Amino acid sequence: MPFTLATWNINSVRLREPIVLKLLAEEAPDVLCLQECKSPVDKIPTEGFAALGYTHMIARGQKGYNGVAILSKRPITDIGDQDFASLGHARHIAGQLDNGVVIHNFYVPAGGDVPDRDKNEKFRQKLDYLNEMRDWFHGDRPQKSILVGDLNIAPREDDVWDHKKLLKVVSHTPVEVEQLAETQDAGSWVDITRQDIPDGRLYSWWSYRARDWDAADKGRRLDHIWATPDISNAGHSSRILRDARGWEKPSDHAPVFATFDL
DNA sequence: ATGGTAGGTCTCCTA
Repeated sequence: MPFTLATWNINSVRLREPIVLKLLAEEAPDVLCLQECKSPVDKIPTEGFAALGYTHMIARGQKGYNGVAILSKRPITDIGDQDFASLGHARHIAGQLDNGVVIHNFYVPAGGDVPDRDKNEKFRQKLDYLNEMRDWFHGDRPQKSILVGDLNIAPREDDVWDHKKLLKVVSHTPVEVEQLAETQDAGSWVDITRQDIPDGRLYSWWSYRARDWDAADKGRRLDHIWATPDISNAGHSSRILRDARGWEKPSDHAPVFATFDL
């Protein structure tokens, strides 16, 4: 049975409960992976989600920062989390659907402003986090798995509004792009979004700081859906719901979708 | 070269 999955950095699930409900009501993905919930798990407002059929949730949370959750219409089993780079942050959760598919939901550290691991601890932590992701997937090769989330890296030239201008901007530096590629290779992950939409500019994030985000369109593709090769051919119908960036009290990220015939 | 906006929360940190 095909299922549709979406990933969305929500930037406070409590403040943006109304637009989460809007997305669930209008788009009805089977599974919605959220990042930056900025909430302890017991304070996530689950009642409205359940009323729309999302009766299953697995999550990790902390006060004020980070936080990841998976809402599902179908049963999903919590199969644990990883604390890469030993940050003590709620940045990962894994679940297994009733069809056996494993879903990894990640919120990779943003990395601060200065792209220098010696001068910026946050950048070092981001690279360490990706290193440990790579080593983990290399040691325990994933199968029948999907990896989604805000990876905070836009790897391709057409994943950013201006490749040359962003070469020294955290999220598009060569060292980050290389680290992301190593992580992807370690799990033999296939970029489903780019498998479906191989050509042209594609963004999932637009800064709050732009005067007119839509007209300026200075976006980056920071949010990703990957799958292992044994199920990558089942993936299709990828899209980014740009409209959501213009909703009332929006997140600075738009949701990314893919459907899997499994 | 700079500062622009947003959310959470203990007055500034993070994105």
